[in-house]
Amino acid sequence: MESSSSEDLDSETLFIVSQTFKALGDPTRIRILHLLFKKECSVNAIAEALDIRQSTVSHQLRFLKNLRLVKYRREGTTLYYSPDDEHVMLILKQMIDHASHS
Amino acid sequence: MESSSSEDLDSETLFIVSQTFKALGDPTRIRILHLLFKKECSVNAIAEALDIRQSTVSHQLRFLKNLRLVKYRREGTTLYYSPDDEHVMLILKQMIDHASHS
DNA sequence: TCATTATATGAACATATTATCATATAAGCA
DNA sequence: TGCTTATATGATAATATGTTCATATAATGA
Repeated sequence: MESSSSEDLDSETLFIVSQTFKALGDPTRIRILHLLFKKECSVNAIAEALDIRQSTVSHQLRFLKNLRLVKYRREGTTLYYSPDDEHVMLILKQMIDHASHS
Repeated sequence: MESSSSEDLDSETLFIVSQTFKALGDPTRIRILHLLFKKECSVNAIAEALDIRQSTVSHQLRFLKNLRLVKYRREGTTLYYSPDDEHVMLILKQMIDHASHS
């Protein structure tokens, strides 16, 4: 059974891990994901809730989408975004709890 | 009981979380931490094991030290570094396992 | 003290990242 | 078709980041 601590990291795993953590390493993206914990949101709803520009939200959602951390469904012209990686979301929750306890 | 998913993020927590994930969002730092999983290492040992410059290792260790992710003990002129945040190390392991399964 | 070994530091450079503005695209409806 | 709303995209500028070189510091032992 492979274990994360007993073997060398192959370069592909290293790349995915660093990219994913990088995605979580920005306050704006964390706020977006944290908002999506509660409910799916449209792009404009996110922008309004977090008081950031629509284009900023759209750019960051594309970033998160590329890493398959979020997905969306369309309803007319509106796109509703939601989390798409339960495990990474769980990791984010853990870190938030860890940090808020320190 | 506070929960990471049901309340707003205060700015201090947001800062800590993003900084910590940023620390994990670099391949070199991940490799260093992954090496330290197995055993404490001197700066030079890390540099040799990973084939990177001593000064690079030292800079990254300072980064990790500032976030209290690593600590060290001195033995003569040699500093042995080791992990200093079990929870964050656990999160790193989870992500590595998650990524290597995908 | 002087030389040696191990580590840390500062400056510089190249590259990456982030937010913003302006504009484009896409869907729905009159 | 033309208008409106929602979202995406491209270019740009400011800032942040990561590595390297050169050098400084710190501990040890002859």
